[in-house]
Amino acid sequence: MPELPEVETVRATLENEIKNEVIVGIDLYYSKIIQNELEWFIKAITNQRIHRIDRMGKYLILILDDFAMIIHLRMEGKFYIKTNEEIDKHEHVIFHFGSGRNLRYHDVRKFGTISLLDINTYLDEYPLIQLGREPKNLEYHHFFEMIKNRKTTIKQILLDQHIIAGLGNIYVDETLFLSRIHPTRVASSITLEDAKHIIFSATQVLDKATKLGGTTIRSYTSSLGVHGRFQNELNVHMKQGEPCPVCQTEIIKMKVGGRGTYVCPKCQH
DNA sequence: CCCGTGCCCTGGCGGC
DNA sequence: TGCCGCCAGGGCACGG
Repeated sequence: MPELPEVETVRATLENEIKNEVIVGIDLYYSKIIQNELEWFIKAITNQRIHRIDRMGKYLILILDDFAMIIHLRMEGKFYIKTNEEIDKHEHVIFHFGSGRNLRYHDVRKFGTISLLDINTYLDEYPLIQLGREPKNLEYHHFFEMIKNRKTTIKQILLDQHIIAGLGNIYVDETLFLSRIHPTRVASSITLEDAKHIIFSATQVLDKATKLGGTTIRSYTSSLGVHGRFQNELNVHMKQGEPCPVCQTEIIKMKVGGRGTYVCPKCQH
């Protein structure tokens, strides 16, 4: 599942590959991906130039002449750049460029979303308006204030993009391992010092994973042919039955808030 | 406001 | 071998 490091890797590659391309046409094979009214979307996007690719949390943002295209890859969304190759059954949206190349949105689960918003107001509209800050920009006192009365688990808090943006299932597990905090801890039991450790660890994990091009595992292979290397750095995620790298205790897998969760039962409290 | 549940989807896997 | 049923999971709608 693409989280902040994987989305950032896609952003950087797209910036390199499709900046200044002009969208001259679009083919829709599964139109539920598009959140706007379809006729309007097709008309609006035609002849728009791609000026820049931004990212906020797990959202990709294509900056066009008059619009911002907001893309969420959800579980398995990925992009490919092709020319005349056959259409794959999982390619749902194809943007044709003036150069003859095309950008293809590929998504086995069909969970991803694409929406087109006015370039002048997109930051003040759904979905970006309600997005929390990324760990590196989130002051830990502020984080502490947001969660100190919450009755849900710390894992669910860290997955909540309204509170903190960019973490998904993999990096939450890794963040909590580094913080030595158990994922089932009730948020209201997190101390100011714990909050400081969590924000620090989350920042470290995301920075390191981004430098390595993200994590490439079975459930999220790669986009644009880019393979990440952070899977070699994972401490607990997908490591059930293996020894904890700190204390050698066996890593266990459990369910927290319906999510598969990996934890060292000795290190994390 | 807060929290839990179900939904969207389909490839892959366990069970028989 | 083949089929069935279930699971994964980000984010939202909905109900209590």
